[in-house]
Amino acid sequence: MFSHKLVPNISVDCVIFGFDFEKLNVLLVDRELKDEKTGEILIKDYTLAGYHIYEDEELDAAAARILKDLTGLDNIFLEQFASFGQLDRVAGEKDQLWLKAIKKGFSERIVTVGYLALIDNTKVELHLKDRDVKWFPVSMVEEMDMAFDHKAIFYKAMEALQKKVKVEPIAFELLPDYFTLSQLQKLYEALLGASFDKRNFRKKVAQMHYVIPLKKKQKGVAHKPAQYYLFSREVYEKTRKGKISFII
Amino acid sequence: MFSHKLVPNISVDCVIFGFDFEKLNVLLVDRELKDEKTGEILIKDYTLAGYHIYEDEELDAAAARILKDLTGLDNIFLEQFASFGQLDRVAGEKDQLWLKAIKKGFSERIVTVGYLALIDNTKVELHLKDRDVKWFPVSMVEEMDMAFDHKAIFYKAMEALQKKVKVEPIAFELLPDYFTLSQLQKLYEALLGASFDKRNFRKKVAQMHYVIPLKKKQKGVAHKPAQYYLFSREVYEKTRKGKISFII
DNA sequence: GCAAAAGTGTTACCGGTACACCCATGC
DNA sequence: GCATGGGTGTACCGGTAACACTTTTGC
Repeated sequence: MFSHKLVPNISVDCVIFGFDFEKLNVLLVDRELKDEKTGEILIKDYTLAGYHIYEDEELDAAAARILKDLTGLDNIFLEQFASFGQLDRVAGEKDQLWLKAIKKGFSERIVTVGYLALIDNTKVELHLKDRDVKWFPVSMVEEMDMAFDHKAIFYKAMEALQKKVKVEPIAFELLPDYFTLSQLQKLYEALLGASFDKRNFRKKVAQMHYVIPLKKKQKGVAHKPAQYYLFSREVYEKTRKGKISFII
Repeated sequence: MFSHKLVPNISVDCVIFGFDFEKLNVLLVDRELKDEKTGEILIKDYTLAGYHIYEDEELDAAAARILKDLTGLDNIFLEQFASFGQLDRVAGEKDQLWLKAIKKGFSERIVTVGYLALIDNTKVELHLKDRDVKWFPVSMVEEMDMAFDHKAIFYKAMEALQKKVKVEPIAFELLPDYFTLSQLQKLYEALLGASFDKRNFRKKVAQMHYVIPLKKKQKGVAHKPAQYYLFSREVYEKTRKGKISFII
């Protein structure tokens, strides 16, 4: 399908978010380099999920490919949020060592297109075992050692996500098809780093006619079982408010 | 300063907006190609302001350079809004002809980073004379013939601008340092394609403590002279509302 | 029966919206 | 003095914010 000739100076990087009903997580890939002879560990840190694009591959397709490779998942929310081309983004000592070691002949000036991916955590757990890829709470990223400018890319992604979630119904991408209102509330709280009043939150949701209650209820929980809800994109598109205003 | 070696497959394109107190305009560059012998016009259309980046040039710097070349202006609001890498974005018949004619050896797969530029129209008029560059009302773009995927880029820029203006005080970038409230209102109306009630608009602005009335008044107008106002970014940064909420 | 989370209503306040007339200036 | 846009106040409504108790289930 692809030419399998990589573009040496253009890549995509995916910042993949997941929600475990408690906190927001990000999927990171181990990067490890050992000395060929001594076995000494030269590099041990984390990277975002990313790779160069193929010559005859669309940007979006490249991001989807990377996501599929890593998680086995298709049809994921995936959206460009920014591009990064700082001259020194690949200039770190470790990063230079790495680029030399992998011997792919990549350029020293690589522009990368950042993608935001939102995935339903419950769907992906199985696929990850034994891969050098793991979920980390977003709060932990600060103290982690990361490759290239991936920490900066991550922060930009967080920012973009927080902006977007206030204004578009993308939070649902992080939840399973059926979810409870408490889960939805916890998700918004995790995303925005705020906390909301339960009753007011529910009143607000009640006005979103595209969040639809189901007959189904929770089972096997040691408390009053919660009602399940469903997000209908179709209803959303039809009823989205055309309100034109500004809040600055 | 620069290596003057261009990166053959990475460019930036600036969508430059201006406001003439009546409507929103965009700055476009003439593209014309004549047959060397017959003088026949082979291509005649418009492009965004864009060019390839230099090998040792930051993306932001490249955008600023292009803007400076075209308008003579420095210190302009300039922000990335999206990147474009469709395989066929340079594949049009005219575009291929053009690329061949200019003989720069650019790649057939060019990824371009789109920048939004907002400029104060009153400052730029002088610099443009006799250049192959002109303001066009944004409403006119639809029916114009544009190079590459520049029409699509323009629409994305419009979208990004409209989203951003609702939520950040960037409209002021399109106005002179001193402006009247009617000018500000006209601008918001032009940007959002809506119309607002004058009194309500003014009440809203009155709550923005970073829009500060000056002693100065209009002069020489055939009606009650308007008060001038000033946008203070400093006050904005200090008083920006930390309100955490969402409207979807 | 107790622990744990689900679910529910009222009041007070504030911001948004709708709406019409007088004012200062140039010509 | 007239044409032109500048500038102002009030009443109603709807949305947001604050707040506490009852319900259903598993163990």
